[in-house]
Amino acid sequence: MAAEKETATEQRILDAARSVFLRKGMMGTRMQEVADEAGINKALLHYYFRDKQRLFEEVFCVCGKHGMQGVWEELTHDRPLFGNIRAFVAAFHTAIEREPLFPHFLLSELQRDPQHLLKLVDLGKGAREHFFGQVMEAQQRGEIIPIDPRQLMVNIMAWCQFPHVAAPIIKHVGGMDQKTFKQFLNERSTLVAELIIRSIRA
Amino acid sequence: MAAEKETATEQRILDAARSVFLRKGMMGTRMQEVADEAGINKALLHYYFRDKQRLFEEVFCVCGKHGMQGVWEELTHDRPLFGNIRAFVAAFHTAIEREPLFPHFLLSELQRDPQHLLKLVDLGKGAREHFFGQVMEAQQRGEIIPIDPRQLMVNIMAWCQFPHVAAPIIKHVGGMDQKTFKQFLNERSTLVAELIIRSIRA
DNA sequence: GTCTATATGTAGATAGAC
DNA sequence: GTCTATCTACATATAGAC
Repeated sequence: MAAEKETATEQRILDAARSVFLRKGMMGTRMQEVADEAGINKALLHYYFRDKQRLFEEVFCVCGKHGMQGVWEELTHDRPLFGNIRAFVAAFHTAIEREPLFPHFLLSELQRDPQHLLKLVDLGKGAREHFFGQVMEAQQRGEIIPIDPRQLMVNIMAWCQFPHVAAPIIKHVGGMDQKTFKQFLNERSTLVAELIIRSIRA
Repeated sequence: MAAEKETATEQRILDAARSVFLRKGMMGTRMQEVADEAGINKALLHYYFRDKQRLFEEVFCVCGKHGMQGVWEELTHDRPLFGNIRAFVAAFHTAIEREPLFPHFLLSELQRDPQHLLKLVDLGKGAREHFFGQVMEAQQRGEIIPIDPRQLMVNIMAWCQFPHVAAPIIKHVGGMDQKTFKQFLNERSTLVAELIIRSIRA
């Protein structure tokens, strides 16, 4: 059926576009390369998505929502603070496993066009506010040291994201192949939460 | 004198190129924009630096060496481990103050052409090995918990670099203007070292 | 050394056949 | 819906005058 084929092609384009955009960024991506990877030609790209910008935004929105959905949520549960931190870090790790290049991509595009990114970031607003509240409470109960909740948030995000952003450097410096590096990241998924907690526990 | 004028122009080009390359990356940079910012025209760019690639590499090498020089060194001193960590974090903070966009730039270009970057990274090889040795010793003396030194190194780098890479997000989420953000970073310059130490102290 | 003008290549986008 | 061929715009790079 025509409808099925249409959808199939559109999907192939989106997959190819995601792959190339994530690796090369908006400016580095050539429509020809997307077409090649999708197994079609350039004209068809413009038939489905009017121009490069729209294709980019399509990929970006889908990818962004898909990426962090369910991760921020982990911070909003009615669990003790430390439990929420552990769950968040674990969920982050799982989410990034599905799309390892996304952190790098997101930060690369951040300089070029901050607007889109910041909209995406707002999705986690409620979760962060809940988290900040929990941190303040834990502080007042004397469970953790006095600390600006924003600093703590940055610390958590940094440890979760940075290893993926700097992956090639880490592999090079540590002399790791892909398999060893994956293991290194797996170790981190529990290590990070425990060290974060050690760093703030009163 | 001709020699002086020549040098001045070359310097103006390099300054302009650094500014644009750091903000837009290799692919996003237009030679026209570099020329405009240097107050000359495109042809002169090619007169001084044969092509875009060479101009880029010139900027990149100078900027890279200038950027991290003296920072890695802090890890090699004959101080206790914790002292080295504190000094390293502080030096890192100072270095990045001089070139705030460099972390973002470096990580953006990492995907496009890993080769140049990895050469730059090797400059810190000796320092890292010394640091790894110190970590092992501290572990054997029971001063710190058992931890893969590479994980610790990644943790330190992550906390130092990530805030600059994600600066626009942090400002947006935290509702900070430039001044407030700078203050936020200043707080980190001591906070980071102390929390790193807390996270591993036995 | 610095400029204007131009050549060359390539990327994004469209027209039109099938 | 998919293709080939083409247009247009622009970026890098060069030629040549001053």
